Amino acid sequence: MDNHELADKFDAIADLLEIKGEEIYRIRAYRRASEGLRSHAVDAQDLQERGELEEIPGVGKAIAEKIDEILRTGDLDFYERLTAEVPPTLLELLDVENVGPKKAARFWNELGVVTLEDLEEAAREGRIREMDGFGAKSEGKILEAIDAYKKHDHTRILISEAKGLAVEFVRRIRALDGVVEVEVAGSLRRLKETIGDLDIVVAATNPQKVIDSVLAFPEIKKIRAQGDVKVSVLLSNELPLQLWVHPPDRFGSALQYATGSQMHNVRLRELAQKGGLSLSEHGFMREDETEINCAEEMDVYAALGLPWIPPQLREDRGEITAALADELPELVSSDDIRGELHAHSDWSDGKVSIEEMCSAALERGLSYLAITDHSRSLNIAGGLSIEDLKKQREEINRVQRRMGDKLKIFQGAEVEILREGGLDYPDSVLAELDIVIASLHMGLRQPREEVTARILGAIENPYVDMIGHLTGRLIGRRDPADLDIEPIFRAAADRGVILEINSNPERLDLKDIHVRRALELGCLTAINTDAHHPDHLDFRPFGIGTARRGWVEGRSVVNTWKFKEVEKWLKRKSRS
DNA sequence: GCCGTTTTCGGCCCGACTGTTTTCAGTCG
Repeated sequence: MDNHELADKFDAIADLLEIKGEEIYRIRAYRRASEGLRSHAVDAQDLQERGELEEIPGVGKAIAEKIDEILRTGDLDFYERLTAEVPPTLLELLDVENVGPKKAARFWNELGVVTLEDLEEAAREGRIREMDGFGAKSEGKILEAIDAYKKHDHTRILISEAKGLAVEFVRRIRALDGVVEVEVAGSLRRLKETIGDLDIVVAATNPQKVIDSVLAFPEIKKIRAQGDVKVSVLLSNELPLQLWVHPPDRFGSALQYATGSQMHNVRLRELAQKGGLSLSEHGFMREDETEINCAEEMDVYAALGLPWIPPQLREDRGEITAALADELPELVSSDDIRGELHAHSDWSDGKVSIEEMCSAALERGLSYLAITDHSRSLNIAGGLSIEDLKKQREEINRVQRRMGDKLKIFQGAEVEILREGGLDYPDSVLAELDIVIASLHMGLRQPREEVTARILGAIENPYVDMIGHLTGRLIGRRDPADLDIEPIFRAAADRGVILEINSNPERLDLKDIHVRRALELGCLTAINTDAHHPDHLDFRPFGIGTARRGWVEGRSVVNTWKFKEVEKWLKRKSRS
């Protein structure tokens, strides 16, 4: 059972306890433990073996014992007893909009509702409107919400798609009368790998007018809630959009609030409390009821004695403690990137010639580019034979002469890690290449031991410089390979093998928490685009975002180095 | 149930919005 499955279990426990009417702080403790598990890159299994389960933030003695029991026996007695009291099917009801634990408990106790179907039936039969505090309107809303829940699949969208939508909204809102500032907030601003809703914050002199104008946008399908400072709608593509409109002197507070994360904000409010302040989306309230308004987001942090915290760090993963100690990382940024170390040409499955890729790299201000086409076994991608590689070297030499010193080209390959282990070219061929990326595309579903051993074997090969998109996941489409991450990172650190942070928004592989763990263990990374087309070079901001979420500073990213340094590093390596 | 530059016990974030209410509970982020 992995950390995510454990987290799901504790979330279920929290929900069941809440339906049961348990004390709220105990419930929150389970939720925090769940968050801690999701944010922790080291498997609970590993921590259990070392007796270090309480290292996970939010996990104390009692929850550590529960994790231990689940890992040892596969079951949890506490959970079994809990579900004997509260039917676990009630958890389905919580997925219905505006149905929470209190209502679920009442439907259960007063109407005998246990499943979603029961609830729908009760609503259709008009039994909900009979309950105290309910009416025909709330009954209708429940039916509508059940219908909506059944109809669409609630999958989060890719960050690239969300960004496109948000940019367009921001452009149109900015053009509205009285609008002073517009910013994207929420998980998109934090550059999370997937996005569940769009959050946009507006500073305007006439908030109500702005809200009215936005509500008239044609792609708004449904208004979910509408007030003086906030509106929540559903777009025609089923994505929720939330809009906050505040006067300019409160814009900083509103932006900070809407950016989140939820847990980061909770921590900030706790900190404010200790300083005798109360923090909300409007600003700070002092104990004497006077206010501190924040026009800039930085003012919010400053009032708490903190430096501004970059949005990508705001996940309650230790950033506030680091800020208090003035130990925030100097995060890598797009400006730091000097080259691309993973790109394809039409020699394999890339869409354009080597020369066109080079021109595109140059246009984007890069000073070096590695052409790393697929190796011979990847037939579907037109992998190169050993003979092809030699011809490609000649072509690269020709293009290099034309490019002069403006752009330096490495000849590399993205070499298959074969199903049975080993690499797709013999060492004698690998030795001739400037850079070797080893990647998995086949046999991703092998058992953990086998697939982990293949990666470890690649890392041990003296000619391998980098592991590409380690887990092979495609977000929302293909699960990551079942890898034992910890020994892989230790071996990569030991052998000086670079771990790629793949910027393709479908991959983002390594993911944020793995990036952070890799760094802790002393690994080098490279933020690559894996471009198969010139346009793909523009994926990089997503990889940068993932790196920043992994607390990456510039120096540990190899493609922030100058060409000479990278060249020297790669040569040193292939002789080791 | 967790946790500690005021605490090993006593705290634990905050407000907008809705539907049902004559003052508020529940949900959401």
